[in-house]
Amino acid sequence: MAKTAGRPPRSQSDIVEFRSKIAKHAVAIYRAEGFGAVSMRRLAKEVGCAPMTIYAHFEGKQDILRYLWADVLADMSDEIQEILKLIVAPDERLQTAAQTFVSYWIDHPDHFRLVFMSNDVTRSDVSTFVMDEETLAHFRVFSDLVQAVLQDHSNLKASTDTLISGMIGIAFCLNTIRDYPWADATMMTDRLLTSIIGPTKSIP
Amino acid sequence: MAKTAGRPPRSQSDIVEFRSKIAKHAVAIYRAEGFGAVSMRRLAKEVGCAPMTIYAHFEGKQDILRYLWADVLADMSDEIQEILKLIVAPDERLQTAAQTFVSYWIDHPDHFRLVFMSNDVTRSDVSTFVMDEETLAHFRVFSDLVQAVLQDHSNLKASTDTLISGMIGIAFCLNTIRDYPWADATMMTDRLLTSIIGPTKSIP
DNA sequence: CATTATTATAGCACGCGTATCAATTAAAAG
DNA sequence: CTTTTAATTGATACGCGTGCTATAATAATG
Repeated sequence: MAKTAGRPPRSQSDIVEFRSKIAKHAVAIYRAEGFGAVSMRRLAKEVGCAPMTIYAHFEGKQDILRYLWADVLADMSDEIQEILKLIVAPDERLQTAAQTFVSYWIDHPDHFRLVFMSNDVTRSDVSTFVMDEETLAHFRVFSDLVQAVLQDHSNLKASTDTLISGMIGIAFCLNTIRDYPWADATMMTDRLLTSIIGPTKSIP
Repeated sequence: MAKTAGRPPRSQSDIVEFRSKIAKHAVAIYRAEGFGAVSMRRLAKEVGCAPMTIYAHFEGKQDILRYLWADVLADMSDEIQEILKLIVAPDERLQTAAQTFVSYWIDHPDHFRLVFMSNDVTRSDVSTFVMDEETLAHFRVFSDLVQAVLQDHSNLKASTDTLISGMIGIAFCLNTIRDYPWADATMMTDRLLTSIIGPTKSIP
């Protein structure tokens, strides 16, 4: 079983290196000039390769944007963790985390758009998201927080998922449907929590 | 105060006529070939005018898509009204309407994308939606249904808005974040309703 | 008729995501 | 060295949303 002649395929490390180089520049552009500035042609110029070379390493733009999501999601997660340090009561922890989550996306509409709405219109697939382990972890936080509050663990998953999709829904609506006079986000989040942990008194 | 010379501005009826002509063709293209096929150039060809002429009558593509929303929203509303005919109990009416609403968007991902996710990426504004009276009415249905169930009307708005954004959130998440193993949509909707009308037994 | 105000058009431009394809370069084996 | 294979490049292309400009068509007034 001798090796075949000719140039060998890209080594695994080369692939990783190139991908992370692209990712690094993508994040830099996004941070400096926002979502609209991140384009394949621009990225290629920045990195110093032909636009089509990128397609040898990524499936498409969507595939690159995932690296930006990671960046944003980590930022959001940090914000939540930071606040949770100060709180011990399980129900207060859940409430605070939820409020912080919702606030984050309302305070950073560009981040929200990037993570949740950067679907490519030309593709027929609506699906935006591909969950890797790291991304999943950011959402599992809520599973843990809900678990700490719920006495009945039988429908932990349903509760958690309702909470997550509900929070995203609130952020989504306030971001995209601006004409509608939505109720206060904090109130809505509070009300949403009711379906999980029962009536609460809001945190001052 | 004599009229000035020269060709008079478009009459109001001319404007309306042209707009609805564009809208008609847009709906036709969308119905026949889906979201991706609706483009300004295509639309112009279909209607028989220069692409840029459309911009004299519409602010941009977004402005045209509103007519498609109206079409889809009416369809969804009809589906809800149809089912509600058979139900009298207020709480059951609310539950059924909510489940139908969520199901509609999950069963029609293309419609969901059109209505809720057709933002133009090049524009920096995330906002997609402009609510006209007609569109608002489709959402007010839920306000009425909630009102019929709630004894305490003091936080009717918060409850309704939480429900609406929650339902949209469920539809949104199931449509766009496909990798995540979401709980059953019916269960989540049920749980969401809990925050509004308290614990319910699900409808068989 | 001519004048004039308005709309409509064609043509070009920019940048976008993405695809194709021939030509070139790089790295290994013989 | 040459040969072989893979990676990269450049050019070109399509269609997209949208803007600009110069020109033509239109419909009223005087």
